[in-house]
Amino acid sequence: MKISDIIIDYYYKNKRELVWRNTKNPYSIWVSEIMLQQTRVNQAKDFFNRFISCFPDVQSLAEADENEVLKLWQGLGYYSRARNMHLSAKFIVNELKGSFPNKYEDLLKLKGVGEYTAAAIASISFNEQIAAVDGNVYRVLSRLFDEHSPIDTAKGKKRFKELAAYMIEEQAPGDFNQAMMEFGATVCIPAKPNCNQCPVSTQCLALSKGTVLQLPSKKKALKVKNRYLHYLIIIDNNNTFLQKRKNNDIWKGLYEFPLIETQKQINTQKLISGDDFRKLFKGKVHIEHVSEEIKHRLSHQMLHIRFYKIVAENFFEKTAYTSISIDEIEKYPVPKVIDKYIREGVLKN
DNA sequence: AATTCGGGGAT
DNA sequence: ATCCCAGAATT
Repeated sequence: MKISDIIIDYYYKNKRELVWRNTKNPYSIWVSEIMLQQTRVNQAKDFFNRFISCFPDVQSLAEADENEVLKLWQGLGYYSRARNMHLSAKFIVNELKGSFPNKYEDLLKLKGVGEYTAAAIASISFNEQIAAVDGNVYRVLSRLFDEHSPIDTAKGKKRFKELAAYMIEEQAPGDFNQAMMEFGATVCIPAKPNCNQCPVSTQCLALSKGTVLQLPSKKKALKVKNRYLHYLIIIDNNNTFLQKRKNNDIWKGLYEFPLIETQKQINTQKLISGDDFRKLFKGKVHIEHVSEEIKHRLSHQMLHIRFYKIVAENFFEKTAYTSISIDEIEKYPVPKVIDKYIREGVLKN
């Protein structure tokens, strides 16, 4: 029996029940695949259900307001996924007259859809024979074939794409792709792989050579930068101030309180005597409360965040920010760390 | 080719 | 603490 047949067979017998596996509707598959980019199945589940019930088809998504879309994405991370999906939905409705792209090459043209996602949608929804190679598949293939090409280089990626194309099953490409990923997510996992219950362990070259835990191989390690964010929660009767993040930086499109960012750790005295702070206020400023420093870790950044609750009497640069009523803040998409802080009740007292 | 985009869970 | 996740876009 071929390895691919065994893995597909194992998939049919052991697969998890996931709602997006009950459909081949390309819109639903698209939403699920975008959400699952760099995101675990368990984290995406609830977001998928909420998103689909709010935007059941590509038309409803195309007609939505961007803030609405981002609000549904709030907490899931990588917000460009939501913005690009919104753009692509409008493209499909307005330029393609609502007909969803139905092959790999056309799916690739959608913003936010790369080689992996195009292959996943094409194979699952349209039965196209093309391998979807994600992080799970890199790991499975590298171990099965004891292939040490680094997965974070163009050459290595090409090598694994070849291996996957070699293995893919003609009759059920969507099932093959999902079977490989499911296998990588549940059996051939990074640490402590379940080689004892693996249905293809006897054919796994890495297992026989003892290299399982060294694979997949990677070239570079990521380094983390420190950033120091000071958020000013301005209390102006029942209002406060927000701004929308616009630069190509974290959280683009989301809202935040007026921000002062510093290069180093800095205490409150130093902050309020600095230029960035003083140009926002005139005269003496009363700070009601300063939060502890909150450490919020992203993939490439360690954020050190402090919130300052300030009564607005002397707040000067009001026009640079959006004034909103405190009650309506929950309508705005905000970063997880800000949402969490708000929920602790700072604005209510 | 290298960097950047979140957040959560496992180890 | 470190890794890595059904990756893609930008530089």
